[in-house]
Amino acid sequence: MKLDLQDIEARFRRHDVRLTRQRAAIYAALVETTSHPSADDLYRIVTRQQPMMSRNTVYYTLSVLRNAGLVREVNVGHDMARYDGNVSMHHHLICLGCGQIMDVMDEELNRLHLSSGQARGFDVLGHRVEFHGYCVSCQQVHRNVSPRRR
Amino acid sequence: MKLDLQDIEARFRRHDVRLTRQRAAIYAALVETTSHPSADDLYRIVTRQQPMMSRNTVYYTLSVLRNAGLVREVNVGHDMARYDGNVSMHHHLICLGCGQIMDVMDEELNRLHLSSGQARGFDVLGHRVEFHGYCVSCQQVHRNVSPRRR
DNA sequence: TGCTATGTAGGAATCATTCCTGTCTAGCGA
DNA sequence: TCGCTAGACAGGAATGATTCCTACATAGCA
Repeated sequence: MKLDLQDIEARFRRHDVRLTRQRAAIYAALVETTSHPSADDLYRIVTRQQPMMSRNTVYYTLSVLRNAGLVREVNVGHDMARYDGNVSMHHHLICLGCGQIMDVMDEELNRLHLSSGQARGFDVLGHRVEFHGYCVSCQQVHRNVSPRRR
Repeated sequence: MKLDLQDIEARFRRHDVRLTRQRAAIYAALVETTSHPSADDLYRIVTRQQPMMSRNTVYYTLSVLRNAGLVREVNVGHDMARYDGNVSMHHHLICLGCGQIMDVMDEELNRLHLSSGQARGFDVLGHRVEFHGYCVSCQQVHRNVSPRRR
């Protein structure tokens, strides 16, 4: 999704996040892609326009945006953290071959819940579903190539 | 679940894993607990009986057992990896306060699947469901105490 | 029992992430 | 519009879980 600066400013204001050039660039890059980039991917994208930006700023900004609820962290195995600019409830479909992550929007999955017996008194706030498999282009080779570690 | 050496030997043989003192101890510790310990937790448990065991051996053994399908890795956010000796299909309920992980066995959750439209040609091999919330003892304090990072 | 492929221990290396510190700036109030 | 100050940024150092390297030890077959 393409965002202009007005949109970003409005969202930041709504979530009480101070607007800076760096933050706007990082957030815009994240919302404009569906590829669930890592902090380092974002660093590489954003330094194309702002070569002075520090890798620390990317990490710090991502933690600010995450705490503000503007961004979500996605973890696949123990690979580096990846980020998602889509914070509406959704789930993920992950390729064990190339690591790509696709969004899954499905009302039924959103409605899953635990029986009270299973919940053991937990106050359950949310859930996530991950599907694992091989994408079309990895299917031909996945018997020959070992999956990514973890 | 309590395992004796015979059981372990049989399982290792079935999965083509060479039996050593170190491996038996690590695997036994993992199967006997329901707490989903980290590599370091296991190192601490196992060195009580075998003080010479190296942390590397724990990591290497866990990777051998994981590849053999005797052990499963559980990742919660970006905390250190945790391990599960229960490899039957099940899901997890995770406390955002103290980090404890409870097993959830539920046939309905096991049967989830994607519509072919959502699957985008993926060859889907499995899925995982994670529920997040606060356990009974963390519920009293969870408005005062900030959740563990991520 | 001896041989050899494989496992183990210990130490060094890796690398994503976090911490520290001095400088800079967004955005409020005057 | 200007000055102030809390909060943000950059750069470098530190951290810490995990992996790599290598020499020695051992499981388990012949």
